Amino acid sequence: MDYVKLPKTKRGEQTLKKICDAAEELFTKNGYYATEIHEITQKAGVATGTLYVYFPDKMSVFLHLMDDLGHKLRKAIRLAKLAEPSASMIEQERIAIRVFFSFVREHFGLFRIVWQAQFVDAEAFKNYYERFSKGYISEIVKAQESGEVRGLDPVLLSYILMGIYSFVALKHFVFDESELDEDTVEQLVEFISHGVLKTI
Amino acid sequence: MDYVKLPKTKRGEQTLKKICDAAEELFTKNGYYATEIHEITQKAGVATGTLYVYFPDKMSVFLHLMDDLGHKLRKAIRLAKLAEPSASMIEQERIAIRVFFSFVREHFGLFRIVWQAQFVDAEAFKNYYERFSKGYISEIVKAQESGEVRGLDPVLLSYILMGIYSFVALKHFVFDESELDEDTVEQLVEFISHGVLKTI
DNA sequence: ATGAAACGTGAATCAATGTTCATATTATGT
DNA sequence: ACATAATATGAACATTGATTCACGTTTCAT
Repeated sequence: MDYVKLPKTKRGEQTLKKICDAAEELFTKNGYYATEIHEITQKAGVATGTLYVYFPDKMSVFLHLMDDLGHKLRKAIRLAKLAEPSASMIEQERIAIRVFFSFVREHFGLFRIVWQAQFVDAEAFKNYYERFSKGYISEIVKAQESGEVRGLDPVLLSYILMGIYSFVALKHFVFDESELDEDTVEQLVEFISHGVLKTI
Repeated sequence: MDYVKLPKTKRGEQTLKKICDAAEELFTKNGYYATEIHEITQKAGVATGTLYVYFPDKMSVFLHLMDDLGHKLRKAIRLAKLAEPSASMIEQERIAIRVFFSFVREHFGLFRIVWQAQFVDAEAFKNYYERFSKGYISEIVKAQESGEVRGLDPVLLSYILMGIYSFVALKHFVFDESELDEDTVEQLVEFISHGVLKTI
């Protein structure tokens, strides 16, 4: 679980950060396999061997970034939801959508990194989504107990929601490089709330 | 657009098929980069150089498979829908869901192949989904004109639906290696129709 | 039947790249 | 200030794996 050897000095911290920033940028742009260690260290402004002071190998750099990004995203969503603890499930979901998309706008390489992971480390890939799913499920169950949400299978619903957000983000941030406006968030919330059919 | 040099004899056709089958299996299991030309030809029972009779390089094998699979999937869905031309949009969607999941069960490497493509050929990756999206949009617009479906943005809705199906398939066929039963299809249709909220 | 085109071969080539390591420099606690 | 640990270096190494190619074999139209 510890892909990285943490530095013990200020200088080391800065160096590690430079390496991680460079790696994120390059993995994001070119993917895991097309990114060379030499490129990462060059962009970071350090020598090739320096990377191996902190990471045992290339794959660990990748897995560390994935871990880190998933962690930060979950934390951001958790904090935003805590700020509005009494909101209904659908209101909490609106909050999560906003945080998710604003996070992804800044780190849109997250997707690309995560989806490439299925070939770098299939277990890590699965864990990434299962961890998100677990968090969702407990909220869904709560909302079902309170009578807000209908009795759909929570596991299924968690993957439905992750799928929606992932693909909408793919369209906006990867394919179109466009912004995701408030109207889109509104439509997402409406779809999740009431589906596609016109209410009679 | 032509990644493959088509054979002109019966023997050639068989050889190409053997190569494609082997490649699909290996790309599916191990991904693009971890699959060696040598492995593909060995599994196909031909010499290394034979692959280069049909493909200019490794990437072309990959892109050809992706093209082919996407083509077959769209065709399968199209045919299934045509068999029930008068059905409502939501009934047509139920049909598409069934066909999609049964296709994916057989070729579940499709996902993995397609998602890896974003690093092999970003344009091909985008085209893959945009082509599906286009098909959806015309149906959505029709269903909106007939008053069946509410006025959500068709582009957004097409990506929402693709996201749902992709992630549910990911969960079932890649993570759990479980079947996808009729009840799940029913819940998907219900969610797409009416969303998560309890109707009052 | 026959020759030209199509197909098949697999060892050799050659470029690419992750990783190591002996050595140098810098930081930190006492 | 000194010793020790931590950090940094980058040329050299070792491996890997896609691609080539000169030479056989098979197919098929005439």
